[in-house]
Amino acid sequence: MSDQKPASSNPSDHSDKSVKPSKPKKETPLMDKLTSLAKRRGFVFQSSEIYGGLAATFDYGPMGVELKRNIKDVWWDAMTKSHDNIVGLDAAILMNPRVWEASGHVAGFSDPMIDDKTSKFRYRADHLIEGYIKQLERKGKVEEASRVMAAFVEAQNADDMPRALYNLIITEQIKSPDSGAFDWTEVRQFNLMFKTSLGAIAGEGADVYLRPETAQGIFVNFHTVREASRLQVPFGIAQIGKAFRNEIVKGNFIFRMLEFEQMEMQYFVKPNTQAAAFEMWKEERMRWHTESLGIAPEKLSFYKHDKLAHYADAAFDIKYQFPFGTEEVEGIHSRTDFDLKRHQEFSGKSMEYFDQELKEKYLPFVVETSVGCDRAFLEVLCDAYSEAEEEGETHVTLKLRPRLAPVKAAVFPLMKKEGMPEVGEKLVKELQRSFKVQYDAAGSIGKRYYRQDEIGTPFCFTIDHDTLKDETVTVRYRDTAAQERISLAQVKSFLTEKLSE
RNA sequence: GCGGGAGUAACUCAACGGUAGAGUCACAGCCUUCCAAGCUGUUGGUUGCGAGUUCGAAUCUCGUCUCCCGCUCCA
Repeated sequence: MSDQKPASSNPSDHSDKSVKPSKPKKETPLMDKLTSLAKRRGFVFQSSEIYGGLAATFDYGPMGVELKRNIKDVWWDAMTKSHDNIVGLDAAILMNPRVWEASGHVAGFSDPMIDDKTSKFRYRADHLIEGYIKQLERKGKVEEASRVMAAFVEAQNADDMPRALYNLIITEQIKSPDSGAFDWTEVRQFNLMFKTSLGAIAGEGADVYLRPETAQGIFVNFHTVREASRLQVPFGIAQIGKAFRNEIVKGNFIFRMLEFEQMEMQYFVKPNTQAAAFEMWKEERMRWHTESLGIAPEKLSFYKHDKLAHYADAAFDIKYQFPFGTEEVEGIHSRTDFDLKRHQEFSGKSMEYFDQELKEKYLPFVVETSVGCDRAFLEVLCDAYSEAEEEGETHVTLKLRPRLAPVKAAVFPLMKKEGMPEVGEKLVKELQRSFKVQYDAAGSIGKRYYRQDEIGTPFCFTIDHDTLKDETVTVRYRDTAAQERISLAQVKSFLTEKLSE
């Protein structure tokens, strides 16, 4: 199993992960290869590359959209088809700004940062002070600690919060945990929400935000969806959509992007039943990664959050062992009734649910499952990538589950003569009604197989001399290169069968 | 934002003060045919951008933009 340690393994260490852990860090050629393949074969491109690109922003190419769509379909089916009490939603990206006040994002989604000019390490100013207070407590300086704590609370509520935090750090002479230096920059505010303005006239519009998570679109629609779908607790609302975060630190290809897609499901349950629902979803979601995405189980692990977000009473991540480290792809969070309660408070509208059986009203509790679609994409790509050395050449194969493969099958005429192309084209026409297939007659047959291997096409059908005589074709399996003969008439049912596995 | 590294063809790289090249890929044709064979041809680069030095800059200097890695924390 993974021996990766949680990022902050030492709770008494207030510097958190600001202290460089001695993790085995070196250049990951695998990521370079993946990035290169992704570009070459049309999975993922750097956004607006001809202008030099834009950090942490990517476009999905012809193969990429197919793969991503398949991942989304698999998720959507697992949620809305396999559960008759889960329904879908597609909420707008822009919402009334009050939503984000209620959700806590306006207040809590901006971080005051400060840099140690000596060590070049960056800290969250509030974490720095909290750590200092804990340190005082450990030393038994209780009075001192509570005095600083009072000043800290005051600073956090100050109009110019960054300035107040800075002043506190300076007056208390808080030193850098890593270098011990007292050499700070100003405290600067990093707002993680993208802001835009409503109204076409410059300067006159109201500020609105690009949503930093899709969840709120679900919460504000709690009643409308429930009533329209005649659902009773427990039930869930599933949604796939874009979210935006002004990340300070971006990177690792499509792992952390400014604009990303979430696949979220919020499951509403009776209060005090959330623990059982949480366990159920935790298991089900892990199974989705191994069974629906076909990810190697040994590369996946749970990570339990000890430090919980303001809204949660339990939280687990599903992590995948990426080439650059074991990182989160999905979060399963027990969000309590925080969100509904807040929306009730801020909107003045009741968010309560009337339980017909119990004859009582309550605010449902929520268990959230939230997968990063792009992260799932990367997870699938990393897991599928394999290469073999063949006479000095590297033969790359994406061993994707057939259900996920962008192209399901390719059809080749063995030669461009004797009517083989015509037979092949006819087969393609027929298959295209049900499957994404490609026809390829260019280059040697081996070259064509390899081209398909690189994009993960699970099956190739070849028209050869025998086809012209007995109406059979060869089917070649991607992962083994094994071949068998089936009749032309069977090709479609062969694919149907293989794709349902 | 701070520190470090890097920008030459779609990809991988060369040219290191004297007219920007190679391989791969792609496309067309010939030939061959079941695992990247061969031959011929074609497309494709104002060397990230802008200044400066110089008779002459991909190359030296400065500025600028962007990307990558690390630092905050997340999906």
